[in-house]
Amino acid sequence: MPTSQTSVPVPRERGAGSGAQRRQEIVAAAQRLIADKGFEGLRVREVADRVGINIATLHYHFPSKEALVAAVVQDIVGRLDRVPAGDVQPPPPREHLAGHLHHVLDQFERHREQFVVLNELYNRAIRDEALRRVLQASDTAWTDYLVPILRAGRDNGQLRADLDPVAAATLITGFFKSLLFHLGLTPQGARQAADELLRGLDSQETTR
Amino acid sequence: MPTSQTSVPVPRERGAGSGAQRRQEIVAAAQRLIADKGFEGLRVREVADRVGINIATLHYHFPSKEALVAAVVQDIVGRLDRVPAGDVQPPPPREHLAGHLHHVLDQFERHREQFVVLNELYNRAIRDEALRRVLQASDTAWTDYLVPILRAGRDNGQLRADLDPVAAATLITGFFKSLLFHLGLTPQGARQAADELLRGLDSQETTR
Amino acid sequence: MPTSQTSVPVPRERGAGSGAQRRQEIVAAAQRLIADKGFEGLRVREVADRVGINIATLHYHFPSKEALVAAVVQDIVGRLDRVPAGDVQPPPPREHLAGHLHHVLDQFERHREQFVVLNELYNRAIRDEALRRVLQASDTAWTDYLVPILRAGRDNGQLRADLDPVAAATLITGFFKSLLFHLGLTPQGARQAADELLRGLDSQETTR
Amino acid sequence: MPTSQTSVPVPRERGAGSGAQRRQEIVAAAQRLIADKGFEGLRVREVADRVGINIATLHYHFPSKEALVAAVVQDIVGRLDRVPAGDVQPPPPREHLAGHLHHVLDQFERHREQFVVLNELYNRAIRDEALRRVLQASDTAWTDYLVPILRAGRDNGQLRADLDPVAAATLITGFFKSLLFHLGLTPQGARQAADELLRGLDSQETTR
DNA sequence: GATGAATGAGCATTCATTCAT
DNA sequence: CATGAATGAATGCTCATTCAT
Repeated sequence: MPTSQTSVPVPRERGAGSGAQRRQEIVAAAQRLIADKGFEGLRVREVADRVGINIATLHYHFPSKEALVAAVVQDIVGRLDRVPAGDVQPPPPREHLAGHLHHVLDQFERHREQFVVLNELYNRAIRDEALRRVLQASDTAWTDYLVPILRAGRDNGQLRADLDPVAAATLITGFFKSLLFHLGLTPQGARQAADELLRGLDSQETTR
Repeated sequence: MPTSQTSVPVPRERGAGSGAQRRQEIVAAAQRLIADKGFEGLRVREVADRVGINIATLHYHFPSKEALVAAVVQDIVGRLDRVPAGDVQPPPPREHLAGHLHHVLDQFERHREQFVVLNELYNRAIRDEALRRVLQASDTAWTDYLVPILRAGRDNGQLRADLDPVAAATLITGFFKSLLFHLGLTPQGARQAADELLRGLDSQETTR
Repeated sequence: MPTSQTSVPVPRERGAGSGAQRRQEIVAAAQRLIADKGFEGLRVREVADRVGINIATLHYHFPSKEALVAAVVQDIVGRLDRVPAGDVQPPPPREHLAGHLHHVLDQFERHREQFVVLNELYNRAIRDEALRRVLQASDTAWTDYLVPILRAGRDNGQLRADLDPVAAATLITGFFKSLLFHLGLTPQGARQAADELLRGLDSQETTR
Repeated sequence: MPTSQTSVPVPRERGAGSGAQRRQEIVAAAQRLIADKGFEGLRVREVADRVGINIATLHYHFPSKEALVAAVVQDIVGRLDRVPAGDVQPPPPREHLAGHLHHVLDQFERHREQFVVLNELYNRAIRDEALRRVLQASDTAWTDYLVPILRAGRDNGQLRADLDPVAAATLITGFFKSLLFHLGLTPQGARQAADELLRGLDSQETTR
């Protein structure tokens, strides 16, 4: 799930754009457009318009729409995989988990747009073999991050003794994946659901 | 979520088609096409082809693509709302819940196609105001079905005393909504996640 | 080489066109355009304009430019193959040959446009495998028509005793194929060359 | 028709290229590309790629595609006109003619690529006024080379007494111009046709 | 001389929709 | 009810050319 937020400085002096920079601008515009209108509504012409360049210029940087979409995917997934790796002293499992849930929920509120694009990606992956592989890899990484924490929590008594770490990881990731499909869900409602999810993992004695 | 499976008998005498019947054929073909290629890949011409009629004929029955999509939505949502209403003697809350979860999971395996269409619908609803309202109503009905059961379970001691019924309902519906987004999930994995979800709702004493 | 001239009556009542008729109109317009600007200058939009229809309508009749070109090829080659088959009493070889040469030359003057298209076809065939096969078949038919006449002429003493019928057929067909490449050739010059070609085939005693 | 083969030594020190040299490289690449894909398939970008330079650089040397094509034409035609001028002691007309035919046929087999380009040129000349003038001049020079030989042959009795030198020249040049349009012609077949052409010019007594 | 980036004008093709029959 | 034929408005993409560096 989206974590870091490379706030590209975009100098954009009229007429130029250092190439890699332009590419980034285009990818960003494409992402915004996908967030606005879905993959279905993605038009290279409109991406170009939003960047303020000619379609031919866009095609100079991305030879095809497919290539542009690939770059968008790479960008999104790349951001996803930058998981909070470097915590010097990881907190105890339950707190670690709670922290992760609230962190992602926080991201969701702050960068909803990116979750919308991600949602589009997952939806597409149902039919798109290649995309499926990419996202599956990302999912695996996410699960691999969660399972050890869950297992540790179960083993140190913070979480339920009968906890199935893999199944629980599925519930957690699924919770986030479903967020946008709860059409009337408020931020507060989401938080309450996350808490309920956490309580469901707790060993009863621990929490109350 | 899809429940009943009205296997329309389709008499379909060649050349005829009672009008309403034709409409149904078209809607069914459209659903199949959406399941195959997503909303993005829905082409009225292809729907017509699959039904074996001319595009103009399709447009006679549905004046616009929008009207056809509306009919598809109505059909899907109509099927959804036919919740197991008539249970003469509802089972105890926990069993009721377990039954519901396994029933829906069963439907998912048997009629995956319909869940795919529903998924498309939810995805679309993120941007489509009108569709959002329709699905939100359906969601509300679903939640209204679950919450009393959860509350009863909590109150009779089968479920956790600190259970938040609405939050738990969100988790349950979210679990199903996320199913297709677990790209490598096996039927078994889904079942294990459902069981884990149930265990999370149980009061610890009850189950073990 | 082009022989018959189906002068399509073109009823063309505004708004309609019997389908096969429209197709023929389009093919004819495409041929005219190719004659005017070469294959290089063939634009489906312009073909549509010349017929007086929308581009989409053209694409309704011919799904792709390639399909249209194929129809043009078929049309031209079809006309080519309609060789003067039914001559009840074929004239003596030398006269037969002279008749054929003058007939084709006559066609060339009268329907230069078609020869231009044919020339484009041959030029294209140098690189286009499929087209090459089609034209090669047509050429073979032409050669198969000429060789027996040449052989008969040689055997009855009208033509040179050392005549190589196949080589001579190559010269004859080549003469016609090169017509458009003689950039300043007058009709009279062409006729004189044809006569020179015939004299070259004659046994010396016969002609003088 | 192509005769000499100035194998340009191309010193080509990397980074350098005396300007005229670069131009020549570009022209050569363009010719190869035309031979490969026809005028229709000529893309300045691809020419630049083949030379290993930027399109903008190509446009520095040739301000427009038209200018590049003009240079190609000049190059090809220039090579054409370098007719075997300096033969100290020309052979007798019939042998001279035979020598020329076999020489060109030899060139055709060895440098087919150049004939392909030339063919493209002739094809284009049908519609391109300016090109037509250039090629017509070249043709005239060729005819002016052949006619005196043919006349001398007729007058010295080697060739037919009723030979029309201009018409015969047309046949000879046309034979070469048509070579590529004989789609299945083998080198041997071409040679046999050339011999047949020569026999047609011979006075009967001379040869046999 | 050379290059990366940009552009205007086009091009084949697609698609929902319409209409006379 | 049904159809063949037609259309306007896109849509992704190409290509020769230009220009600041």
